[in-house]
Amino acid sequence: MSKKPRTAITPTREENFPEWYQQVIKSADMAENSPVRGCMIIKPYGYALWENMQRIFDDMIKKAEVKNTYFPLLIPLSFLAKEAEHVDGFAKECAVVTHHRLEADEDGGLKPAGKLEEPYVIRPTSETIIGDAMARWIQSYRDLPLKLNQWANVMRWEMRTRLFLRTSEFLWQEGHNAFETAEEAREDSLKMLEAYRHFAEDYLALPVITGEKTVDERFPGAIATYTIEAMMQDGKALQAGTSHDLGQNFAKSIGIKFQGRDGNEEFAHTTSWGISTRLIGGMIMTHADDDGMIMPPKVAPHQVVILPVVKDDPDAIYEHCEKLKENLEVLGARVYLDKREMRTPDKMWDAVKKGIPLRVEIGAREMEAGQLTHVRRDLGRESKTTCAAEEFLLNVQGILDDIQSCIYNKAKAFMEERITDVSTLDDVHKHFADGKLGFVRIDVSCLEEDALEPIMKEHSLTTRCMPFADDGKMVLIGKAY
RNA sequence: CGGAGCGUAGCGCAGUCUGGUAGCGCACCUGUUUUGGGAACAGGGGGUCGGGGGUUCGAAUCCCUCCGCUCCGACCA
Repeated sequence: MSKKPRTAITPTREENFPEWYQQVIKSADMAENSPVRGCMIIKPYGYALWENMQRIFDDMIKKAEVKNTYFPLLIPLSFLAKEAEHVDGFAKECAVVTHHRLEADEDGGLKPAGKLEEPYVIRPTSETIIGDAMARWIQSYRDLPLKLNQWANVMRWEMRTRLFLRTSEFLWQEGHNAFETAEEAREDSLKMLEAYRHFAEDYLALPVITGEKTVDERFPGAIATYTIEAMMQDGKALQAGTSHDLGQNFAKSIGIKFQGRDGNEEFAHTTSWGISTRLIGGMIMTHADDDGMIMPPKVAPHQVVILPVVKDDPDAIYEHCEKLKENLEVLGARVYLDKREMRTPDKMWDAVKKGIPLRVEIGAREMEAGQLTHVRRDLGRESKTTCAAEEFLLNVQGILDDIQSCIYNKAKAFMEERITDVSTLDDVHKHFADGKLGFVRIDVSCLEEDALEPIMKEHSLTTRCMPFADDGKMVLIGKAY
């Protein structure tokens, strides 16, 4: 009887983390691979999650007086070429549109025709085309600040892709702000990073470390890149959001000029900032367990699933559950009443794998007694509670809040336990050579040492960030996605 | 883009070495009995074996060539 308990996901995290990750997505029915290489199909349940994330973050940036816009998918090649570092950074991963027509070929197929005079690239990011518009829209300091955002898809031709974490096409928001002074731009990039921290920690329950990227990890063309770094359950880092202080680099190369208060012509100071569908991958690798996804209540597509335990007379139970659903919705909860013609255990496991935070079960006995049974996804069977329906309605919001903070605290403890302070490069080497997980924290001066590079290479490490908490005196090093 | 593995029913796989009628488990459909925790029995549907080309009387199987996926590296949100 040494048989281990059956898990809903095989393999388990311990057995094979990357494969487990794929299976969680498949089992939760969030996304799948598409016929197009490296591009995913986000399925309804996964997209509902993204929509919740979008809505919340969109509200946040509107409060910061950012206006939404939409810019073209295609960017003239010459635009991208304007900022030298930017080209270097993105050239290798650009998809290029060279033709605008198809015509029949000799074999009865189709071939591209109508060669374009100037090719377009499919946007890998939009600094250049938005900058071009800003250059026309901004004349005087009175036009500043100008804060624009777009929710869009971008394409980066990736060598190796993984659903949500790294796909050739992905969805994101990209914010692009322009300011009169360097100080305002710097403050803005920090402010948007703080918005990301707030969003990640307080809505997605993802504990993050805020900090500045080292020079070699900077966005191409930026003078500073700030990041929120999260730690996955395998101890690897995930860059979960970034904001960039672009200084005057883009303004100078694109020509974003304005007449200043003293009448002289000046270049604007710009920032850009983005978060993407990658955050979904981050939530999976942070919260999910060997039974599948665990959704943070604040963004969960369904916060509560109601499972009617049907015997002889389904109609009576269904009607009873419909009423409960309405009562919960009045309280603001997102509720799914599962009336599918399936066996109850199958529905239960489906809810488990989808990570619905709270499961409610109602059978004939409970209906008679005005009771219900509820189970928390994060705590499992142990948390099974039977109580009066009225009592549940009073408590439901509190339970959801508790799930939200429990999964956050669990992830935070996990991360903190796996950040190790070390004092020498030799310690760094030993840490990872011993197969230990997580990040090491070491004095930034180590970045100057020649001995660093071989160690980083040997263990495939990268610098994650110089945490604000350490005033930029320390640097975190770890493996990363 | 280098190295390794893989592609056969919706999913997971066997069959490939040694060419000879397309298989298994789960899922699905029908029926019966079940139902507070991944049901049982019976019957049934579903595949140009990733695409193209070649060798052969005959190819999932051998050869060539594309395409895709996974893992490890390099690159990156």
